[in-house]
Amino acid sequence: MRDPVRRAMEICPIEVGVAVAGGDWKMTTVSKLAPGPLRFGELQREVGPVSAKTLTRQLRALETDGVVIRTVYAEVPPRVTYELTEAGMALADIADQLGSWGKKYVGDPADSELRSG
Amino acid sequence: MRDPVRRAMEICPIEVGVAVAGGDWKMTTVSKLAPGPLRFGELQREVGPVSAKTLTRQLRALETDGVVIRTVYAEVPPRVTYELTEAGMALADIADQLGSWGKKYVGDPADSELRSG
DNA sequence: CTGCATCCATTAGGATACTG
DNA sequence: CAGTATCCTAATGGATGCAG
Repeated sequence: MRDPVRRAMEICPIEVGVAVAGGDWKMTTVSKLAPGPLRFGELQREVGPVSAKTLTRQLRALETDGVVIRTVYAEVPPRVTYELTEAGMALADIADQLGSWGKKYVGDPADSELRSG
Repeated sequence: MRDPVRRAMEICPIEVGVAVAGGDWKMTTVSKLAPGPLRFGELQREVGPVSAKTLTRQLRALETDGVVIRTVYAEVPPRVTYELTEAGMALADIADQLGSWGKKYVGDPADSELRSG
């Protein structure tokens, strides 16, 4: 388990979630993996303008935290797939709800009123 | 609207949510405000070991993004309260779900199995 | 009480070039 | 194809001290 997560455990469950799923691209990554396993390259294209380095690091963190499973196939050319654990699927639900919230936040015509009170 | 949010709008709704609600303490802050308005000091005690500076900045960002409303009372000693907008209340629901996820993530005895697949 | 100013250490994340 | 190595900048968040 990563240190930020361990520290968050001392504080509150919400911060645990933030420690695991916070940071750019993680929530989107988990959401994109919800329908099924994807290869690294596919995932990178789906997620958006994320650098390979950053996506790799986020995936490694998610793997360490038990959210995704990384599978390496001994083939040429190399193939690596990522899929969600059960915890990851539960997180994907929340990611999608955050997406719904974001969609409404951006697009709702009543937004100005919504945001001012 | 803050730049990170504007940038996220070009990408995907989930990243909009992350841009608005990501970062330490923001989700917890929103959750603590769900029952009703709180003063700055009350909020700081409720949220946890967050510095005044950081909490202030997060609250300003949340205010700019239309998630909380900041009210200053012309009194001595000064009194400032924070309360959620409608968008903030919707976000609080998601924060609580993330908290439930984190609680299960931390406490579920089947965690090791859950996290390994 | 609220919260700004300043300084500081750590981290996040992108760009580029390179490897098995 | 799926990364890793290196360098870089900007942002994050805490500590302390001061102010209205």
